[in-house]
Amino acid sequence: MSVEPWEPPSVLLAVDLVILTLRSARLHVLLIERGVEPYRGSFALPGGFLSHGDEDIFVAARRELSEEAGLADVPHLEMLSVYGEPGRDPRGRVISVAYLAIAPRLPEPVAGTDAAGACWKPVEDVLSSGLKLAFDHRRIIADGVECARVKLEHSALATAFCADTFTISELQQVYEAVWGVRLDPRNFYRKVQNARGFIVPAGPMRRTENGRPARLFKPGPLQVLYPPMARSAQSVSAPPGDSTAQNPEGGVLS
Amino acid sequence: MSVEPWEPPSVLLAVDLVILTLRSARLHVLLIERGVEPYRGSFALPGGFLSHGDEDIFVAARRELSEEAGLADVPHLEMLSVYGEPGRDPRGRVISVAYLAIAPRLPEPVAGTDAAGACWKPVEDVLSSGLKLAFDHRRIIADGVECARVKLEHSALATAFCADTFTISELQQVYEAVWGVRLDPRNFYRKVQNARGFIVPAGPMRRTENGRPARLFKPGPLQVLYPPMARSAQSVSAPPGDSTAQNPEGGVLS
DNA sequence: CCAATAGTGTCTATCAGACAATATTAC
DNA sequence: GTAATATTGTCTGATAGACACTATTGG
Repeated sequence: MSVEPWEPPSVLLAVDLVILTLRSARLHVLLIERGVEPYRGSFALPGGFLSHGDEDIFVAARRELSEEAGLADVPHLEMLSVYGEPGRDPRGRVISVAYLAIAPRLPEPVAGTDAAGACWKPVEDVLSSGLKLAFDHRRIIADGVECARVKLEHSALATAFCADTFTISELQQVYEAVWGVRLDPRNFYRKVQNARGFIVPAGPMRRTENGRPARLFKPGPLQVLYPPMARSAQSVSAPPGDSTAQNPEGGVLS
Repeated sequence: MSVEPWEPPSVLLAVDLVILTLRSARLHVLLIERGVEPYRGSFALPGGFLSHGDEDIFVAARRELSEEAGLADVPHLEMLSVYGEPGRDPRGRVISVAYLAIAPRLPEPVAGTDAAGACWKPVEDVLSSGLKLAFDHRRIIADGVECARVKLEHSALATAFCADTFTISELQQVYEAVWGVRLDPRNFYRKVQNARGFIVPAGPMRRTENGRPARLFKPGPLQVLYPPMARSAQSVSAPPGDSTAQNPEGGVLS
């Protein structure tokens, strides 16, 4: 036993952002090409260290969202998990708090600001391909995507992917893209309508594109879907890169 | 703009444990009466700082589980969330990673080891009463309990509350205690049996207590319950202290 | 007219909850 | 026998998914 007063070790605290959006009916994540070591040339999640010792973590997440991604505001931002494995950052002991952000569809490729090399990448490509990713960011992205998939079932998160107003088929595209399945439009229509409070009509306006104009809706007050939107069924074409066991655990049966 | 090289701020990293178990058919959490400042005399979650700068967080959680709670092993230990609000610890900027642990029923009140003042407290009392809790630990406990409630629906977590083998009615008591509801034993019996792989028979043994002896079961390979155990129905007495929005977000309807 | 999408109605297998009935122990 | 719990069976209302059908636009 040492008699010297023991000092607890200190660590560096970082924030990383998994920002998801829909582009061309596919799920995308915002990545930044690193211009400095370590991992220069690799892609990484937007993020960084606390700006000062008193900065709140959530505030830091919003700051990075603005600085690195050029997004002043997003409809959804929540803590995802923490990554603190000792060897994950060659610069030292860095604990990273990951946040999941959802951006509405089709925000333009981001420009100006600090977000120079920022670009949207299809999640499918990022998770499956050999695209070089810095640190443990592939794992963080996988966790973020799985979190979004689960939350789509039980919460009104899907509306965060949509613009202020949206049609039911646009909402369906969110589910189809994030889950990687095809859903029956008629049953989907009935289901979201029966979850009263999930979406509410947004004015008598309609919109046109190809067929009969659709009613417009906006998010309602309902945040928790009960019963949930069942993700089980009609997988028309098994999408590649769907290996998303979020826990180090066993199989799914039924 | 300063030309001096900027140094990111460093923080102290702590681990806190929400250890839940069942005692007398009620949900309990393990608390420790603090003997030192700050918050001397208040109850707090077992936990502490990293022992050294290279310690893995999960390893630290297991170390604290052993040192402070006297539990060498638990059937379930997973990260819960992170708490890093600047003012949460008067000693400085402390980031705490909270873990949720589930202990099997009736581990004796813990003794020896470091776990001197450790004791099991009913969660209901802890969350509702004026029991003095250190730091933001009441909030952490509430988040942990809510996490357990949700996980009981969709995963095989309930078996972690039970001994190596258990009867179906013991498993039912877990659900009833954690959710604060009464369930129909006959429908519960059918439901867990139909979720094949959730629990499997453990030998032809039986056990006795009051009525007809019950079959013994042990946890099966199934980890994800689909369909989930619906928590909706027969709430006998609404359990207090259920305000657990871990993010600054909206309400629950339906 | 046709193509395409929006929206409604209907059928059926399945399931959750209510609850009767039977089985097996202790007393 | 009674009391108590375990286990099985049955009924009924609700629901998810399949899918026919109508509505409304553009061309």
